[in-house]
Amino acid sequence: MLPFDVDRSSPVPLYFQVAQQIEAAIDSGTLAPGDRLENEVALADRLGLSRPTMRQAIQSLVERGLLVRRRGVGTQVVQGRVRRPVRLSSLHDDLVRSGQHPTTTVLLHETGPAPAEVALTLGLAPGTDVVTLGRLRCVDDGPLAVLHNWLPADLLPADADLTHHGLYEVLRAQGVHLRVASQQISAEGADAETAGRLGLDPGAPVLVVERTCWDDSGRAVEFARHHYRADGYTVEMTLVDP
Amino acid sequence: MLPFDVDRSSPVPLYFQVAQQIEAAIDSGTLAPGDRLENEVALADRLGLSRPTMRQAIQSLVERGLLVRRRGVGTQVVQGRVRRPVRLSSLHDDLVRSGQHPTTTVLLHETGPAPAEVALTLGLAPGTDVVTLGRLRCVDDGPLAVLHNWLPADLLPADADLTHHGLYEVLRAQGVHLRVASQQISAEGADAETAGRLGLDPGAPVLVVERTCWDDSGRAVEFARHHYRADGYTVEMTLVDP
DNA sequence: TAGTGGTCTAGACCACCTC
DNA sequence: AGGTGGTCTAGACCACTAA
Repeated sequence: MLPFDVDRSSPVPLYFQVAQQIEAAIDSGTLAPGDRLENEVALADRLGLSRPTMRQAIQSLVERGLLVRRRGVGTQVVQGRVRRPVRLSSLHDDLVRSGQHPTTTVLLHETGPAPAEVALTLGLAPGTDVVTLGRLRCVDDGPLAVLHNWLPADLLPADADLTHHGLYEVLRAQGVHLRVASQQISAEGADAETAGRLGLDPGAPVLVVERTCWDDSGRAVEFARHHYRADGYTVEMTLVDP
Repeated sequence: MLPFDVDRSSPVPLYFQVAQQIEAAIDSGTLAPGDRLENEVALADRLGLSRPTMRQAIQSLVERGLLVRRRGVGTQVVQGRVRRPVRLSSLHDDLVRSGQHPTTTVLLHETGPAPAEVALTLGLAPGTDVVTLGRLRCVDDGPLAVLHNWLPADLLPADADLTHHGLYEVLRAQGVHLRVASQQISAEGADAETAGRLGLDPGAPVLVVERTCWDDSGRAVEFARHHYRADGYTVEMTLVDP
């Protein structure tokens, strides 16, 4: 009988409060892998919530792969540690969050007509002006990634300080709310220039991430092509079957 | 005013019927990128549904990145084509679905005590028996991937025909319902053996996918390490910010 | 048969955005 | 001020699982 409770005077939604408490119980081991949760109705009753609200709390954890549900059986904690992250976050923020100290060198920052591929991806008329950005991202150990980005020209202020701030941070400050990203991950042998930047031999394996982002109005905000040192970066993700 | 309607005698959930019709309208261009959807209440009224049911339909498309919602504003179709896939599916099924003809050579199929790393990942006691599987997956063009899998020994029948059926297909036939997968994607230079299998030079870039799967009871079903030819395979995913 | 999650209803109030 | 999505309620019936 876990000591869940909710604070109805809080601005935090009730379903979210409950989801956080269940997640905390899983993290702390109070709910062990394989454990069954109380059923939805009983939990709702005990917390003084309606069943739909209780369901929403559980559903949010199911969608993140922490819990599994079976009709007629119940809800259980997934065995083993699910890799949590891969949110729609920036590399810069991810590095800071993991305790590193990323530094950035701006290699290229210019405005001009969009290349055909970029215009197509961003849904812009051919020849529309875009900002082309090239950056080298380093961590304590040395170079980690070469980052290329293309954005509609009106989104990025000309005097943006990309040396000390991540791109997404700058965009947030502009009132851009990223909402959806579609990305494609592949491997390549580094070309001479990329290899030089990353301190690798030409042909050395690099991880390539191509990403297109849209904001909360559905507008394309960015196309990115990033080349990562293979020994310094992995992409993690969790899939849940509907 | 789109001609949506629902069939209340169908076993397909109402929210799913509606979601399918909205998605079809987006695919066909009837709902163009940037278009606003009717508001939730009006749509629910028009279709004779309650608002929560209508919301569930829209929500499912928002979570897949096809629609974006803003409070006080409305719901819009995302500009540009979101990459749809990355479900919890097998490589074999994905290849068949994309019109290719995968063939499989079983390199290794043996049972023995789990290596420490595998036992840890699957949450098994050290020394528990697991099936170790090595396969070479080819398509019309030639070799595509070297697949290594480790499964609890009781999950895979000894006489499973892995030459003509995908692993997940065999598991489904055993009554195993995969539900959650956690995977990590990286790049490597191919070692001599992998390079030989894939028809590459040693050190050539390969995409590495490590995946752990759980079924609908939360039990760990599989740990996989796959090496893909870099020129033949990419991983696609869509991220949506909550 | 008893218990579980899956779906659905008909309302309600609120926060936020645009005008 | 009016319209939008975000949250929440108190029920209901059904499909599926397990004993």
